Amino acid sequence: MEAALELFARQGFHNTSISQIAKEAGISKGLIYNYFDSKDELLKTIVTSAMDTGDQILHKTLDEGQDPMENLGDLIDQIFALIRTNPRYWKLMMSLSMQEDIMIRLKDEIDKQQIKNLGKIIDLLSKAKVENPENEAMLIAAVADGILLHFIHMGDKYPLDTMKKYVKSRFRLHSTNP
Amino acid sequence: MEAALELFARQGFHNTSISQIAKEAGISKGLIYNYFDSKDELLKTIVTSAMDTGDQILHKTLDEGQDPMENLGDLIDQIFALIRTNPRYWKLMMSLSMQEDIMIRLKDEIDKQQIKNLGKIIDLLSKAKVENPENEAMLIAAVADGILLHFIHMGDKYPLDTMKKYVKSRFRLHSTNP
Amino acid sequence: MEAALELFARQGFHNTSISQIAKEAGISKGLIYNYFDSKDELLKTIVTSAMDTGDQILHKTLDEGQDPMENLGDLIDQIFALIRTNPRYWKLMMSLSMQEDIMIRLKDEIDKQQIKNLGKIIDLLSKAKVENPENEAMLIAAVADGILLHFIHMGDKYPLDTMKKYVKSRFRLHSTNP
Amino acid sequence: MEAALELFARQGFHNTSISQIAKEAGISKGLIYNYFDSKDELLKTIVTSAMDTGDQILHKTLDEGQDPMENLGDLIDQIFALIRTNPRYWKLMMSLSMQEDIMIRLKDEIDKQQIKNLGKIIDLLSKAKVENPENEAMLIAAVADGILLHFIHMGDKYPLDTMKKYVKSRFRLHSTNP
DNA sequence: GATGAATGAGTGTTCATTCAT
DNA sequence: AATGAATGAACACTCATTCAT
Repeated sequence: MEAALELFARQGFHNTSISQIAKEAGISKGLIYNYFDSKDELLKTIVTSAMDTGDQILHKTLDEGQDPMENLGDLIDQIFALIRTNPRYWKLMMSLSMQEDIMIRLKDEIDKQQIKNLGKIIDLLSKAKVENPENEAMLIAAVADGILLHFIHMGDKYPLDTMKKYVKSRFRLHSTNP
Repeated sequence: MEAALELFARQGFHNTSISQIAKEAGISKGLIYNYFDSKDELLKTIVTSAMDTGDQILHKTLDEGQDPMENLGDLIDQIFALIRTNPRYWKLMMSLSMQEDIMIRLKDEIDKQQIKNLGKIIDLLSKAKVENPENEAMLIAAVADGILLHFIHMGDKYPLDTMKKYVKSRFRLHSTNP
Repeated sequence: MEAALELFARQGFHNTSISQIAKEAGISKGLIYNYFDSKDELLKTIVTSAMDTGDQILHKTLDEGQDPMENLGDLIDQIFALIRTNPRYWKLMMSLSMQEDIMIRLKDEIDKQQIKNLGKIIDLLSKAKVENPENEAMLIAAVADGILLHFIHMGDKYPLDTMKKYVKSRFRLHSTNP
Repeated sequence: MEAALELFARQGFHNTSISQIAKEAGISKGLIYNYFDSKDELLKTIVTSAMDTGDQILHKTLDEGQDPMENLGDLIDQIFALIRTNPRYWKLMMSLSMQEDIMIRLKDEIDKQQIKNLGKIIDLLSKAKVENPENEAMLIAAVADGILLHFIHMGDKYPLDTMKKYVKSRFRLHSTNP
């Protein structure tokens, strides 16, 4: 799964062969099929397992009875941390999200998660009495995904930390751990 | 080119076969090779020709001695118009930008254009004496790309016009043609 | 036919396309099919017409009531002259003679000619009371084809004239025009 | 390799498809590519491996301090034996030697071998104080290749043994194993 | 658990041939 | 007479998948 994630992210799903994955992982082609029924299932497993991990991390720190804007600041922190931690996964997700044929099989789960995240932000913004919480939430989501996109594209040349600070100041967000 | 753009955007480049393109276009496989030397060249022609068109439209209305923030407002309008006009092209561009092997051949041209666009925004923000024009420009670019991403993903369910108005009010931008 | 002969000889029949021939001849692909029903028929026409020409030249000077060994000497001269005059044609013939699928359609005519030529040589040798005229004739034919082969292979680097003289002295042949 | 040699010799390289080879060999197309990177590489392997075999056989019996004309007689014997043993290979070689595009990749190795063989004959003829050893050597080479050509063309109808004996008597050659 | 030889459907591409103009 | 756009079968090659070992 490590090797496959690496290669899928770098070369795309359709442009990565099982042989390459086997070589990268240092095992035989056949062995892959002992663990995954197909290349598709391998992809699905990678995506869902990474999604679960992200989900857990994201929602761990948010359940407290805190100031909603601080909560939102923490959420932004978590998102940036996730991006920085596992850029290959996000690159893969972005790449996959463009391919309808692949997404059909994963779309539901991914959509569910995105709606959940957006709902969470709307909720926090409402509690903080922000005007137009839906629009503001979609704007924040767009900013996050836009920055993710640029970071994926440019790699370490992108000033991720600077942008994080700038976004937080621009949207008046403060986190618990500054 | 129409058929290829449609399919590349929907299914990805590597996952679209020449046969499919020919069928979609209602011609034979062989005929495609009368016009394009290879699948790669077909892609390149699609991308560069669409890029040129976009480039022309984008920079047409910006050369006047106007208020810079109005200019920026117009630029945002143009970007949203482009997105709405040719969503398939933008979907393809997004998809391609994830695939390193493809991008190598196109990267330079695309990068050049993006840098030019970002430079234009920084320029306008500087003239308008906005603080941190670089950061603000990158934020605006992230917002634009994030919205594009969500629009691509959701299609007509995405409230593109609402978001355009919200972004412009949020970033205090006014356009010539309101 | 000129262009086709040139290209067939240089690149082989199967490796030469109708497009190439048309370009070399400075005409359109379609026009070729006004004159020849197929690529195969074009080949056949080239081969048989060149064969006829060679046949006429070869048997023109042999019908006189001369000394048979002088006749044979003249024949050898003619053969060497033919080789030198149209090496591309001979290269093509050699190349074709290796390909059974092509030869099936031409084999009969070519075989007929070769048998006729061999018969002529046997006839002359018999008249000259040479021992083993059949074997000697086949040896002479082998020498001629062997030299042709080497000339084709090496081109002008091959000492064709020197070999002609050497062969004639070695086989005690004298020609009318020394 | 067996199947490919058979078909290449019979039909020519360009006119033999991988599918045909696979069918002839009783395996699948794909499997061929487990062993050879390309059709070209398959050809190259066939040619060079057969060339090596021939080379070994040819030069095995010649290193002794024998009468040079007997050595030459033995060499002729070996050549005829090789021709008889593997006619398909020689047919292929002849066919290939006509195709410039193919030969470019193999020419050097084949030329090297031919020059080596010719040099060997010149050497032996010089030692035997034959006049014009270069011309005589080229004549012998032409005879050998001419006979090979006819044998290839006619197959078992060609009186190979008779010709061998005739050539040897005609060129005053005697071998160790008569 | 682990291998890799083997398969065959599918890919991008070529090319002889046709035909409306 | 002459063109070249159009076709489709065939080609070299790839790759997900299977399975005997």
